[in-house]
Amino acid sequence: MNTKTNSSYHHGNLKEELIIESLKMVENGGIASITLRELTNRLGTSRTALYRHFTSKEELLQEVIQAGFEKLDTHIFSTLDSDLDLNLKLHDLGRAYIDFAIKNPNLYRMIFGHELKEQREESCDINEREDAPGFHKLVDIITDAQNANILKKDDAFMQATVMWSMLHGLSNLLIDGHVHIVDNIETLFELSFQTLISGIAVELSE
Amino acid sequence: MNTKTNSSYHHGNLKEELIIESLKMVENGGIASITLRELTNRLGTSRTALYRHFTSKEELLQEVIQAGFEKLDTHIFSTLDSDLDLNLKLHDLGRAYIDFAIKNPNLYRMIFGHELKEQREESCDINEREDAPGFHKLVDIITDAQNANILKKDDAFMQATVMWSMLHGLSNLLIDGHVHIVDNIETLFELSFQTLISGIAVELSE
DNA sequence: TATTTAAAGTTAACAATGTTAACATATAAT
DNA sequence: ATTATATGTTAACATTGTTAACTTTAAATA
Repeated sequence: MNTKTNSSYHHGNLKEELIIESLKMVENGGIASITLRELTNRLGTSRTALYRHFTSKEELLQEVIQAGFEKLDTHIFSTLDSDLDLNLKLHDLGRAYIDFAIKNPNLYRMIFGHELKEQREESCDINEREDAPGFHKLVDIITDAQNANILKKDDAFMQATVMWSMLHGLSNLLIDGHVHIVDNIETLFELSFQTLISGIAVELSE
Repeated sequence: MNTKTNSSYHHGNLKEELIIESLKMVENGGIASITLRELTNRLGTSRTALYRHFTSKEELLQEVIQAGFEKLDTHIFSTLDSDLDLNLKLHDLGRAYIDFAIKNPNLYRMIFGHELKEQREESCDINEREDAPGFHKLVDIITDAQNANILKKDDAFMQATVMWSMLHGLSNLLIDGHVHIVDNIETLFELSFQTLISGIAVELSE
């Protein structure tokens, strides 16, 4: 039933499994559904065994968030065809981002949520903050596109932020039910993306 | 100290003051800082008096969210100069939106957050969901701009969603510390807005 | 006006949650 | 083989939202 090894006392791999099981719980029921009792019951340990691996629930959840970011990163970039036209590459990247949010709304909310940020706020250097791991990859792609004369030679960092901003906003509106989730998510995304590109692409009239 | 009337037993205005005090508490310390004990202590009543006016904490917070939406609506539209050029009007509207989020991050997070949505999800008709109260006003302005030949005659609803999406995304990235809050918020907003306009404005070359 | 009824508030107790202290057991080191 | 360290358990706490039973004021009615 649980993943506990047969040597009954020591679990062997508790820390990692706590994170994995937490991930499952977030995905199913959202961050609020993670209670230490339910979590440790699932792994067949006592509630307080957790405190040998994390100083608090908070610290566990930070690592879950970390794992969630990695899932997002993998989802976006692993299937990205590197031979693609840079324009299409940006398009597919954006589409993959939205897809991830729609397929994993609870996880998406958790990794970008603010519930656990109060503590981090102070302990984190304000100057290394773009914490979506793929952000710098996005900046790179945009820089490439600038060099290929597809995008305007503006601040690539800013352009990436504008794109991320659009993706993040659309994701949130969709998964939080603020816009109709009719079957025109496609259309909505395409309009958003074309709007973005119109704004940062080189002007055709030249 | 508290706003209780002199007739010691009945408060007189408890329901409304619970909402007002809750608003203050969110703004200061975020939604998690609202505990029924702290809240009712501040008003000088017993904890359970609250249950004569709300069936649960959840229901109270729903009304706080409602009040928060109204504050946002007021902030955005009350100062909007109706004589402005429609392009500038959209610009100022967007700027006011971002300003609200930056000045009231905790409130903004609460009204657009998902923590209290699980229950609402079912009890709410999926077809009347654009719950930012100003959304329809935005659609109207955009429709006007289409008729004035400033914006492309596309689906105004979609264009409004794209704009909102950009504003919502940028707001969230800023208040959750995902992008540097250096002093170039101005620049970032201007680039975002120009990008948006480039995408939905009528093409100049024609 | 006197009495009844309903609204609004209080007190005491509960269950659920994260956390800590004191103790127990298995593995690693000497 | 013994000691030390890492890991796990049990029992108890404080904090939270909530409910039940009771009290007090205001409103309605006779």
